[in-house]
Amino acid sequence: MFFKYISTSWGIAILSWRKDKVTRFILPQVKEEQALSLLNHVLSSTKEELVQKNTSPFLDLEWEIQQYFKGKPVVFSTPIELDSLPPFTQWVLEATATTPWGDITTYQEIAKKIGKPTATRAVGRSLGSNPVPLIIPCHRVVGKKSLGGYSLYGLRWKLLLLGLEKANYPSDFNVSVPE
DNA sequence: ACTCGATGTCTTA
DNA sequence: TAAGACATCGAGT
Repeated sequence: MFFKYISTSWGIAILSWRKDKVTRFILPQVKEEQALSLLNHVLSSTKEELVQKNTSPFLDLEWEIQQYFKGKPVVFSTPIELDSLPPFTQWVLEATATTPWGDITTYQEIAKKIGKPTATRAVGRSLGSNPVPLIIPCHRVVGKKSLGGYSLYGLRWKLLLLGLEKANYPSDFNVSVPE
């Protein structure tokens, strides 16, 4: 698997890929080492070799990511490698990908959309394993009466991304972030 | 405002 | 294959 650092106005992100498909994305960090250690963390169960490159086959996507962090409404169109994920997770992520910039949806709505209306909790669980945060906008999925979660990066990140998109959620939301 | 049961899927052993 | 985890929800108190 290959990876490349991407500098954005928010910090240094990482894009990784295999063959010609994107496999992972790491949200921007202050230092390269921090981003790399996050990548290693999410890959901890795999033994695949990791090779750094200076260029990627995804120029459009790199540009879109940089635009995103400048606050531009970006539509990501690059295909993502989801084949290795469990089917349910694929359905959840595909449904989530259709949520437009600046909009929000709920765990329940995603559950309905994939034909499993009572599987709302399972939806949250699957979103937690999204390999490409931002590109598949899992931060736009919230609970019915609360923000929900943002497992690896924490709720602060979810709020930052929603804030950047000027998304408005109901004012009675509990948006307090635990430290 | 808080607890608790039902819920579907995934991971690990 | 069984147990435990989980980014939910709604009803009951």
